[in-house]
Amino acid sequence: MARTTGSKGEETEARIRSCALSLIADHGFEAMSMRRLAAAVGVQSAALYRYFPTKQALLAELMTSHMKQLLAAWTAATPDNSAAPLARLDAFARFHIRYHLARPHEVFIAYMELRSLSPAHYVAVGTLRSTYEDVLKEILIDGSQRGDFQLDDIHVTAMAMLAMLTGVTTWYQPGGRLSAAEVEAHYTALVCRMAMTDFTDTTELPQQAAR
Amino acid sequence: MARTTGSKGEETEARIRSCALSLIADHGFEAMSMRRLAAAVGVQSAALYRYFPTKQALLAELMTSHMKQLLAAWTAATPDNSAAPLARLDAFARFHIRYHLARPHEVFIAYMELRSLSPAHYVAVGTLRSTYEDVLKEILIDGSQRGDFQLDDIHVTAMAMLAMLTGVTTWYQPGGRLSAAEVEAHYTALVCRMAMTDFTDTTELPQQAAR
Amino acid sequence: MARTTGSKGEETEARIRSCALSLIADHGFEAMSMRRLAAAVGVQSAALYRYFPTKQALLAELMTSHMKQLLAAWTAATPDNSAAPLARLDAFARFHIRYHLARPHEVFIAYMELRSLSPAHYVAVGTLRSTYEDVLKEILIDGSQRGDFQLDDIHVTAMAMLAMLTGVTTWYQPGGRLSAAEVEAHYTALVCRMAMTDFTDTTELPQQAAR
Amino acid sequence: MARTTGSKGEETEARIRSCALSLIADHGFEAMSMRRLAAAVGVQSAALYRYFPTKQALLAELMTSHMKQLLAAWTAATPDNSAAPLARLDAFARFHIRYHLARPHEVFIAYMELRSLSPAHYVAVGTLRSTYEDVLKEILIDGSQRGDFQLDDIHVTAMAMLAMLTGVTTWYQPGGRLSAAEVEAHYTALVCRMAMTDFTDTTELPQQAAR
DNA sequence: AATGAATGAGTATTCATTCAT
DNA sequence: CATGAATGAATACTCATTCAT
Repeated sequence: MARTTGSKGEETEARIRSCALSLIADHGFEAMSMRRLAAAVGVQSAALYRYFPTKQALLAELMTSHMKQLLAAWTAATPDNSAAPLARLDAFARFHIRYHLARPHEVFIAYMELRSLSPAHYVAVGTLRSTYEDVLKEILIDGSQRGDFQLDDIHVTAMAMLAMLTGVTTWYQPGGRLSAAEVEAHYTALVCRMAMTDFTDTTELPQQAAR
Repeated sequence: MARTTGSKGEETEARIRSCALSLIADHGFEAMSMRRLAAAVGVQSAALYRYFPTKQALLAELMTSHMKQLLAAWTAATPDNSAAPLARLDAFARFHIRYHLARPHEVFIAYMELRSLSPAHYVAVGTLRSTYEDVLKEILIDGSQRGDFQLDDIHVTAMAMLAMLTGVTTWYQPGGRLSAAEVEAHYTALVCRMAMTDFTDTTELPQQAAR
Repeated sequence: MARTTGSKGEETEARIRSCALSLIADHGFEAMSMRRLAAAVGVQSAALYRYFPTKQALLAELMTSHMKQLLAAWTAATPDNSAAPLARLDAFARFHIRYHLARPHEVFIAYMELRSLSPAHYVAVGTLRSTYEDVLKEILIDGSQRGDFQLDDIHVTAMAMLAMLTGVTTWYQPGGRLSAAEVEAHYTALVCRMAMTDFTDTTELPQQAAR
Repeated sequence: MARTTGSKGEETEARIRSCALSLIADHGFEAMSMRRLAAAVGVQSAALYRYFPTKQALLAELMTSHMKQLLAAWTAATPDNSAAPLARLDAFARFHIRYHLARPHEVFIAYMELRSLSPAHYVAVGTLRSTYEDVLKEILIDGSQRGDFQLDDIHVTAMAMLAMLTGVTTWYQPGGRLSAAEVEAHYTALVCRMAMTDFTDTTELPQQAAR
């Protein structure tokens, strides 16, 4: 009977990844020490270096693999690029909310620890991020061109939508007043409103100084 | 009259505050060392401790004083609570965007470093934050009651709006394609759309799993 | 069998212990810095923390292990509890003097650094100390009951004897006028005199105020 | 009316001295910081330096003035150098115990902080100490020469007596089982026994190893 | 595949002391 | 007589990382 090659090592690496996600999400990347990570994994710190050459490489790997999985999940989940823009926007919003609420650690890290990346890794992750942002922007552009959406500025609208959707992780608690499905529905409705309405702000407010 | 009018000390404290804001915003609170802060101020690290007893106290002071100034600025800027809900919402959005874009460091820290606060300070800052969130919620409630707004859920809408508005700091760069005024106008319009539209999502999408 | 038999580590720990004893005895616990200890051991300060989690833990370990060894040495050295009280007192005095003169560092620390112990460790060491004091008190009680000794107060006598015997370490220098054996004989004689004599102070001095 | 010159300063100096005695006795000289001392006195640390040029000078002053006062108190208290040796020994023991129990802080410091003195101050205090030890030794020599005392070794006996008497401060608590007067009586009796008895240790114990 | 031992640079904080006022 | 501001060196302790085994 053949050996289940490397099974021990693979399991250790998986444990390192998941413990690192928890610890970074809870305390931040800088505040997570390799010692504490090793202790959480149940291993000596030296052992971590068999799997990730540096602490920075560990972070980069967690972030890039998260971004790649996010993109892959979107591709897998939504084959129909020819659907109506509103249906596509609705699908994107629902996907984003669900994916975020299901992986709070990865998502939180991907948004909060960009600053901890080395320049090279920052660029790599930034590229993947832009690719994901482009998914939304393409939907918005399509909708604008077809006349389904009425948008002042594609970039601003996309950034606003993403910040809004991602922000759900800062306050949502499972078991609270609202179910995940309800939250998803509310946010999706808001996103669609942002794209469709022909509302124009007609107020002529005196532009008071913010300070 | 042995006083030196303390002018030297006051100036030093002001420099500590502003350097700390920059460093924390750039590298995170945990990653900012008191040594580097002292170097930025142009002083020995020991001197910092004449002004703030601990690193944690420094963070707490920066965050609470920011929140208090934010609330005071809103109170000062917007006396008219009897205006129409839409006008009030418009004013709030413009205020929020302006205040944020003018103080990117304070704002970023106030949102990102909550986790670095000790429990006691966390509660104090959290209370101030809720007070600010309530400003928006009251506008939304008022608008809903008067029938000007059509909202699925006050809390969700408020959190979504705040995350969206605050998110501007993550991408806006002065001197870029858009002026601060343009960005303010775009975001304000989006906020108003979120509140007013009678749009309802009529798509009957198959609820695909996000994973 | 990836063990290096730990021989290196054991040796390092032993060196830490002995260097710490010297340094604490010479300069006091508070005045001994971990850096200087590391330098004496020939190691980086960080290495000390592989063996003792804190400076306080190091002190506690040195003191408790000393007290335990002292008790074990007494038990091993003096099996005969049924001997005559005077013989037992003589044996105790000789044992105490010898043990002290052979381990001046440990003994000095055990008596001088009680105040540097944390409350919990203080209690632990205090208990061991009482156990040792009880050894002497039992001899004195036995002698009193048999009528061999004439004592005003067991506790006072025991404390006086111990302070006297232990005090030898504050002035005795090997290679001086007296050999260790002579010192031992002198002190032992004094202790026996304190227990046996039927002398009573008959002076009727005017009790002059000490100040 | 003339100014009560320097009255403020004298009071401050007195407070510095007494606070320093407490703090050093409680935590040790090294562990007492000038900052804490200043706080206890109710003054800024810089003010301390108007009275004592360095921390070391403060310790030296406290210790030498204590030794000088001890010697002066003995001289004042005991004019009669022609009394019988036993009466003089009794007087010395009673004086020593009383003086110690009345000034636990000074006494404790004088014995415990010798090691914290700089070489020069160490010599100065050591000289004063020897002078005090000589008081006792002269009594013992006188008694030996007159045949009232039977002593194996003057130096050993004197050191043993002093360690024994001084040791009272390590366990005596006012308000405990024994009054200060009782403790004084017990210790004095023990000292006199040590000098007078013609007891000789006749035990022929096998000289067991202490370890 | 993992360990035990160690390093050298770093952490926040405290120290005794100085000095212009 | 005393202060407020500051220093430079030290404190105990932790860090990411290395390496022989």
